[in-house]
Amino acid sequence: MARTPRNTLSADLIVRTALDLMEVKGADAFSLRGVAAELGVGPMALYTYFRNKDDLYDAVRDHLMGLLPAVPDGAPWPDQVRAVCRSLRLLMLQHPCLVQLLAGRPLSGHETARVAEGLLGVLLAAGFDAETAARTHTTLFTYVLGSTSWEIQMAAERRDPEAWRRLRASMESLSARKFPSVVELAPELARTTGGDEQFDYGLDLLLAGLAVRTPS
Amino acid sequence: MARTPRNTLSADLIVRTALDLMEVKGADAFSLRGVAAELGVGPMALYTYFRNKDDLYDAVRDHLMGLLPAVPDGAPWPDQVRAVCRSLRLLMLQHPCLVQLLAGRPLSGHETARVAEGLLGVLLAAGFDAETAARTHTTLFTYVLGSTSWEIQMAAERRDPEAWRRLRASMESLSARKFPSVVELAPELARTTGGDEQFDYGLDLLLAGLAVRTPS
DNA sequence: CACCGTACTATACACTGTACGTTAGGGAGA
DNA sequence: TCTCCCTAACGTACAGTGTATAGTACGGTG
Repeated sequence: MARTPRNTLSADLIVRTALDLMEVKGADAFSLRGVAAELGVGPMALYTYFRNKDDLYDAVRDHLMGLLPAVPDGAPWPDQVRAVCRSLRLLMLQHPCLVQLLAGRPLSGHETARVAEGLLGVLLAAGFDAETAARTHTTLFTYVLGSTSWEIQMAAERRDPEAWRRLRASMESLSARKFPSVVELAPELARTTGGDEQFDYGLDLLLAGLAVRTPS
Repeated sequence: MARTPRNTLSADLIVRTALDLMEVKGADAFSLRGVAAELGVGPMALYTYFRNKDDLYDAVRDHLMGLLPAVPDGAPWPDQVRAVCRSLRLLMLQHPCLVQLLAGRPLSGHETARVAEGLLGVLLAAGFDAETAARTHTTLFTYVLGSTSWEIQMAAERRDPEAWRRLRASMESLSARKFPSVVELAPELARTTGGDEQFDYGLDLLLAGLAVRTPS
């Protein structure tokens, strides 16, 4: 039997291969057997490096989080907050599979702690007290997550012609009597689903609300 | 062969059975064969009423959306907005499987249009222009979705003792040198993950930001 | 050189969604 | 009342999935 020579695998190699597969097939369609085949290895070989599939998910997520840039220093804190939020959003756009990775599992891992550290540091330096900083961090994080997830998933739907046709059809079939506002605002709703402007609109609302309670 | 008598099934019965199963097992662990077995029927019987699994997911989601109460009228618009957001959040808390149902698929169906109609109607009546109303609707919706999804999933993690232990361990192991803010704010972060207060904090930020651009 | 731990393989199991072809029950028309 | 057809439900089958378990050969260490 032409056995694979030893030590050709590594956790890092597996993570990168898994990531490549997720990028083309989507994180949900990704399979352990797929990455094993890609590496020319039996499915069970992966279990030497990862406890199970979820463990591999966590590793890939942490790997992606490691790509986030550091917080720019020397800028006013609202700009810093904006930068952190935007770079997380950008990362999600570049790696759509991150949506599923972040949605299904909780935060853990050093890389994830690193992004939390950046945002919390900015908020503390701005003079917010501990509780407000923590609350604001959670709010911003969940906003970026929810907003960008939504955008990415809608974009995916738009690419699938069959699904897109059905969505349009169900929109058109809405009675203008029963749903006057939805029907009237249909074009605006379509236009405001995603995009930098939409993201910044919500982010600005949050920052404007935060400005009211700015310390000092 | 003791065949199931005809016409005992219906789309509605299947949806309710599927929902029951999702509530106890989670929407991801739910299986078509499971609901078929529950109904004393072969797996393929369901395909008479639903095209595939996703189609059933959509039906269950729309069924849940139908449980949302109407917008209370006669209140100031910020209170109305708060009410809509809170009732969506409440519905998600009561039916955690709704998180996966909303995350995986786009909005469609009449019941979903109904909730959009409610919120949009309030915003238009408040005097916002079409674009602002649409943008605000999207922002509020994605905030509620992201924030509540996060909360529910964290709560689920907390219930699983093994996962919870590992999460605590990875928190404790963080170097206070490299992650001073995270370590220092750990108790606050744990406390502000979820709960009505945290939800309202973010919602109030958004509404405060919105108040700045209130018309008239 | 012998040994042992470990990195990998092989086999197997219990599942999943669903395509395909078949069968039987109930309602409609003669 | 008999007949026919439509369709709801059936059974079988297939290509997958994650992973438990047991076995095997290689590399480094004594």
